[in-house]
Amino acid sequence: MSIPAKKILIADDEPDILEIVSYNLIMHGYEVETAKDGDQAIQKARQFNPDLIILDIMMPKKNGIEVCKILRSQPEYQQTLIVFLTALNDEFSHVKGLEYGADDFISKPISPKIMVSKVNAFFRRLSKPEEVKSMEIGDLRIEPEEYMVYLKNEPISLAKKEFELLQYLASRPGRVFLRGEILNQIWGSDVIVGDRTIDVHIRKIRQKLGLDCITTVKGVGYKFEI
Amino acid sequence: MSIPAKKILIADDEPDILEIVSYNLIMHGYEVETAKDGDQAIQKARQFNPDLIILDIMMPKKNGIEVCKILRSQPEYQQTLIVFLTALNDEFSHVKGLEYGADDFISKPISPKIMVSKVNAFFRRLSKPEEVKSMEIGDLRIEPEEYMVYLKNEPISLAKKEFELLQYLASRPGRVFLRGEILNQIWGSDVIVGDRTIDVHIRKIRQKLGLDCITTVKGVGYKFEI
DNA sequence: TTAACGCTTAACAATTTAATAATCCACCCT
DNA sequence: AGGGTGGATTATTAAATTGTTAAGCGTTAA
Repeated sequence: MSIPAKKILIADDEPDILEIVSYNLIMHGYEVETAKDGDQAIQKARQFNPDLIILDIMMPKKNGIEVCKILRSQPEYQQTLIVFLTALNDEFSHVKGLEYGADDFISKPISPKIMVSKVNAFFRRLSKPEEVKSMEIGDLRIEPEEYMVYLKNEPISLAKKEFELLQYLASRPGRVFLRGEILNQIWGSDVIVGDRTIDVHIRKIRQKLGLDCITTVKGVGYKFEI
Repeated sequence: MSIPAKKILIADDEPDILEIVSYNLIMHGYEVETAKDGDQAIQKARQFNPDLIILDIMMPKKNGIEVCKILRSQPEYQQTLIVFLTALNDEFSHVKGLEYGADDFISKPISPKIMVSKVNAFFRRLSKPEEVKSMEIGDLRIEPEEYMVYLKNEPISLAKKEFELLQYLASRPGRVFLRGEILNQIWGSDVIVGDRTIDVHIRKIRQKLGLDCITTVKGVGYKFEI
């Protein structure tokens, strides 16, 4: 394997959690450093140069948000992924975190398995700049940067969810996407919406495009094809 | 093939909670067993073989962590999802739970709605993308990803059951599949349908393909061959 | 603040698929 | 040839899934 291991810095004041989580991340091929308070987090970030920083909100010395604020103010950390560990429903931290440039949040309590799968997801997301590539299938052109679709060069504007759904389906023409896959991808695994929601968005897309490019596979899902 | 309902075992010493939660889970299509203490949880786990076990921490006989420890020590429960019900901010239980292999935690008090959405999320996260490989037998190509069949490159769309049946038979050309095997595989062992049902689907496949590729072996079953 | 928009849901219609029942046919047997 | 057996076919009914419309609600824009 020639790809260098991703480096993760994780800061939390609870030693047991640090140990369990870092153990699991290491087992999955990541390089991990730990910090037990805010000051240490900043110091280790500088010497370790991580790809991802996981910060607990509540920490001695400096809390996670302060750490984030300090790091983000420096150019070399503009691109670094920073995610927070927050208590469930801690609205205040979410708001503050976003304000200072958090990339995501992980709710406590957190299991190692979920942590690993989230971390995998972050890096997957990062390493896929293809999501912002424009696509062209037949008369249809999808421009992620504009959130716009062109049919025979006529612009058609879709709402956010509509656009994402179309883009997702069109990412692999011909292949059937299961309803569950769609929910996972477009709505996320922790949001619960009914099945009709997908239908309605599909309908809106069909309607706006006026083009029969989404096929229903009953009992399975939907697929895009020209 | 219809997916068998996921089985959930929930253990809590509070009868009201058991009832409300299990009611809601059942309403969402899960199969639920309940236990009111640690010993019963272990016993029911053995006879019920659940996909997910929800354990309250505080229970008579054996507490949730002990139950988890005992189950995890046996190979057949290595893969089972185990989550704990914990009081908010119960760090000690979290750490202990993680140590003994908990997959996640749900904080009390819990609303049925959140419980259901969490449970959905668990299973979604678990469900791995099924391995699908396309097959090609003579002029016939079966594309599981598209839920499509091509005959001399002409696309033919089959209904869900038809497709699954054809795919199953074609998975081993020449071999005879007994009616019982087919029922088990395509319909599942818990669904009861008559023998004629298979005939009818076979007929539909023959009809749509217009190709004599399914041979009847009287008194035995069917086989696929070109 | 109002207006517009996007997302979700509910209710019901429409469609597709699955299952059953009834009938027909081919084959085997004595 | 006649009866029995298992399978094929067709028509019919039932069930499941999706499509459609409209309404509610929260958010954003004007």
